[in-house]
Amino acid sequence: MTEPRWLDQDEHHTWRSYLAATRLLSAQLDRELQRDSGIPQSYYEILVRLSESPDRRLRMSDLAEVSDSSRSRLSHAVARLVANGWVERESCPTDRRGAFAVLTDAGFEALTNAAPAHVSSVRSHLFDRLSREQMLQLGEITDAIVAGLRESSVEIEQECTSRQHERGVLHEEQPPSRVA
Amino acid sequence: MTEPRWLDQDEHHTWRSYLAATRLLSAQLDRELQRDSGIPQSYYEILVRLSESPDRRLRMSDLAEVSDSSRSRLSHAVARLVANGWVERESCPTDRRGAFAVLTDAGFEALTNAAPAHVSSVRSHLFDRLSREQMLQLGEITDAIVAGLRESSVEIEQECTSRQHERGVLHEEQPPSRVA
DNA sequence: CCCATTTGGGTGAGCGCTCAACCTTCTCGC
DNA sequence: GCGAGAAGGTTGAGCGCTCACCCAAATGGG
Repeated sequence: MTEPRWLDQDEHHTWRSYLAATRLLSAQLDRELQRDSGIPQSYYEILVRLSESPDRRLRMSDLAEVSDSSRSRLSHAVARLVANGWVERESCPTDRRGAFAVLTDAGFEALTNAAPAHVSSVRSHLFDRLSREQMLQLGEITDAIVAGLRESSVEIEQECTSRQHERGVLHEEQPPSRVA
Repeated sequence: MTEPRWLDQDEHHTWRSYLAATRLLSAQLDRELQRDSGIPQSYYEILVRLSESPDRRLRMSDLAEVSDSSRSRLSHAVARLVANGWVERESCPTDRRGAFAVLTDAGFEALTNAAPAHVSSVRSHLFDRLSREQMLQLGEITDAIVAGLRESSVEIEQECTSRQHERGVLHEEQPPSRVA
């Protein structure tokens, strides 16, 4: 690889600022979530995704996919959630290799309790800092980034019919009680 | 805490997209950096910051600050970099509590070798996906986020005179050979 | 049918981060 | 100058992630 195009001054500024913003924001939200609810952000998204699914249950691989997680990471994470009493494993009758993760009532309650403070954190550290227009611009920018990255990893994707995500699920920042 | 303002539909979309984009991008850059150069991203920034500093040296606490890192994290990280031969510790003559981290020639070379591929990664996964205008918008957005977050943690900051950062250092995405 | 391959999922080692404690050296009011 | 507190830095425990590997069940071509 010979000399690539280096970043110009504006690109450099944006890049450094992006790095700082993403790290500081993630760290701050994580701290507040941990402080207010004792839930690490890594657990939080898994709980959210389960809460949005029919019967609060999802196959392990589907859960891994919607949460942009490796199977391994998910497996470890679910093990911890099970130990916490927030999730249960259930075996799949039609495919004996398969496993479901199921959100328990305790897990749902933990999520319900955690959500308001978390939304406030997101609002105060992110959206309150941006104009409406910037918020919309940010969405378009991150959409473009995501599209590019998913494209690169669509080498192996082969439309497995068991996948049923991308079906307009409700989301994390609405009260879980409306999600069940 | 009673019901906060939940996110509206656009905010929700932006937030989910932001989460996906930042995680996927970070993971992808990390993988490529690791694959091409064997350097974890966490080491990379420390090496960059040192390479930009006069005499390639920085007090531990200054280094922690410019890299948005806790002292503890930095201490562990520098220990690993020292074990790798990329950094050396030096004690401070004027303050016997103090320590410098100094980039070695081997560290500088590792950085020089890693930089081109890393810049290409950043370009292909981020800037190539955005229009010039979006790139500039992103910079303004992340600036606003950073400003908000730093503000919250400026409780304790008391203009320590030893701090001399924010002085327009050169940066990571220029060839390190111009940085020394 | 049967065996090779693929797929769903779990495991363990190793690394890096956080958090809380800790030691040492400075600083500063008195 | 001295004692209390602050500042610089390190350490260790514990957790979560990645990576490579493993096993069992399903699939599919011959």
